[in-house]
Amino acid sequence: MGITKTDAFTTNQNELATLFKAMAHPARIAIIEFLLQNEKCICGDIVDELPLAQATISQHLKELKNANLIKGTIEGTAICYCLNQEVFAELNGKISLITNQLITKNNNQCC
Amino acid sequence: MGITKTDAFTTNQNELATLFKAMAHPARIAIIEFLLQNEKCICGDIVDELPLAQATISQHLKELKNANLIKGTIEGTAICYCLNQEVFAELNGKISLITNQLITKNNNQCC
DNA sequence: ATTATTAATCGTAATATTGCAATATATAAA
DNA sequence: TTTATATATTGCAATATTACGATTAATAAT
Repeated sequence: MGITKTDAFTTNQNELATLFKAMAHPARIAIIEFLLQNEKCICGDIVDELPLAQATISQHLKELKNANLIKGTIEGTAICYCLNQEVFAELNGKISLITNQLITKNNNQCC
Repeated sequence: MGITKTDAFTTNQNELATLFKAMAHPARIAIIEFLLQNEKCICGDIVDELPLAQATISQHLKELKNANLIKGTIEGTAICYCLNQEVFAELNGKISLITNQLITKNNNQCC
């Protein structure tokens, strides 16, 4: 029905899926990479950098902010965005856990 | 338009986004965790394990297979699924790269 | 006070996703 | 051969996502 049966899954499963969903768009990956490359966190420059309308970028930023992957502070008329280290570290930890488990007991490799 | 401007982004950005999208659903996380926990790769047991219809599980498995996150081999009438170590390792590497870059030069932490 | 500038929000169209019942396919067992 | 078992596919309905133009809100500059 286009609606996810959220309550059928664990909190951890839902949270992880939400994080992945937030990163599941090339524009949002591009925004993350842009914020990663720029020492000072630039704001509206993302709009100049990507071939998408301002409204679209704003929407993508909102999704990243909702997922806590980025933070934003107001600087006059502009808004300064940057990546949220903690959440990235957390995500990295969860994927590492899965990957390491997979490599450790590689009896799973039966196909 | 609900359609992603794929050609506006790099191959790497699109590939990474595709991987994330494949994992951006709690049911698919649950399937991954289930395959991780079971030494021998079980097939239709996923249907018994999750509160979703067989058709829905089959669809989720298809998406995971398309993203190369799982492999499947036919065993009589059953199909044996298991996680694809290499792709998980690759994904893990990419996220680690981002996270490490972020931690190394934590001047990004301006918000 | 008026006029830029910057970013968020609203409204809307096009398309994608989720979920399931029903059906199809393909092998195993009888 | 018929029947059971396991999984995939089809066809839909409900909802979500993507994208953008137009507008709004809020601060800065004049």
